[in-house]
Amino acid sequence: MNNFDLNKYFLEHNLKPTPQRLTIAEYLLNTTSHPTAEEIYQAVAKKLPMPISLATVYNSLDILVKVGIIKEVFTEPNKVRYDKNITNHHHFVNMQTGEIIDVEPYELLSEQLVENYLLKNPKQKFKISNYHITFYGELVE
Amino acid sequence: MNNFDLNKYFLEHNLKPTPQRLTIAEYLLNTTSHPTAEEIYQAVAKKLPMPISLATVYNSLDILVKVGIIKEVFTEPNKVRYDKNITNHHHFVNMQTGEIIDVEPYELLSEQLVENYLLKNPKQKFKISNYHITFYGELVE
DNA sequence: ATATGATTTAGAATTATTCTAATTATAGAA
DNA sequence: TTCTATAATTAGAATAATTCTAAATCATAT
Repeated sequence: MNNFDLNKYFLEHNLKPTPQRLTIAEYLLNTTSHPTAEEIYQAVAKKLPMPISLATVYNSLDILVKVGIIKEVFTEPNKVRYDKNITNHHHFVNMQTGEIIDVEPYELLSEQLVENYLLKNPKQKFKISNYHITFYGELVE
Repeated sequence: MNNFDLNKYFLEHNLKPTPQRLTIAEYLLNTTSHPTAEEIYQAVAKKLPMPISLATVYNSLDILVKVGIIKEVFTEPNKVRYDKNITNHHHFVNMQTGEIIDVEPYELLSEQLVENYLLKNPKQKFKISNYHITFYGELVE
């Protein structure tokens, strides 16, 4: 998704495409990492001609999550990370570096998985709307 | 696991079985909920004859996690919860109430799941040591 | 030009957690 | 037992991430 699309996307979702919001969204859409609000603040502050405040970063991120252009990721204690990948997917956490890598979902398995949990827990009937897998491990060459 | 076992367990793991630690561990082992440190602090303060400080709760929880008698759960932003269930298992988050319910693992599926991710991501070779699934949804009767 | 409402801002407040340095408790040696 | 070394606990300060507040600024429609 490039800058032009972004502008359009904002308007379609009744969000004012302010420089701050656009720059934050653009930054997220152009990284494969999963930055924290603080990291986004640092990066975006360098790009913008005007100063930006942390509060704006938090506000903007909340809005972008709400309209569904980004997602929050919880893999560590007391740290929220943001993810441009809004497709249904999962995460691998490299326990040596802390790096978080997107992993593709496997739809066939998804169905089995959800059905299995429904069967396995007959006392409580879950209506599962989505799920997220966090894998922990290390990378080997 | 009852109180007597707990005492023994502590000694076996070279942990002094202090009243604070025992009460914290006992509280966790007797709940099916997934309390925060603050909730544990409140509950344990009522049970103990002497005062207890929050720092002790945090210290004790860290130690209990380290020796493997409890686990940390990250399902919400900026909140760590603790779980007595140290068997490999997953969580269902009731999106209406915030309640967290343990769900059993399904070992056959586990193998498939891990293998699938290895296949699906050929560029980076993961060595997966464990994984955790968070289901989101609601309970229906 | 101007009013209205939305957005952004700096900084204060809040929440969860960790740190610090002093005090207290515990287990083993005398 | 009493003593001693070490470990555990404490209150409160410090820190980190986030949210709140109220004022200032901006964009847009009149």
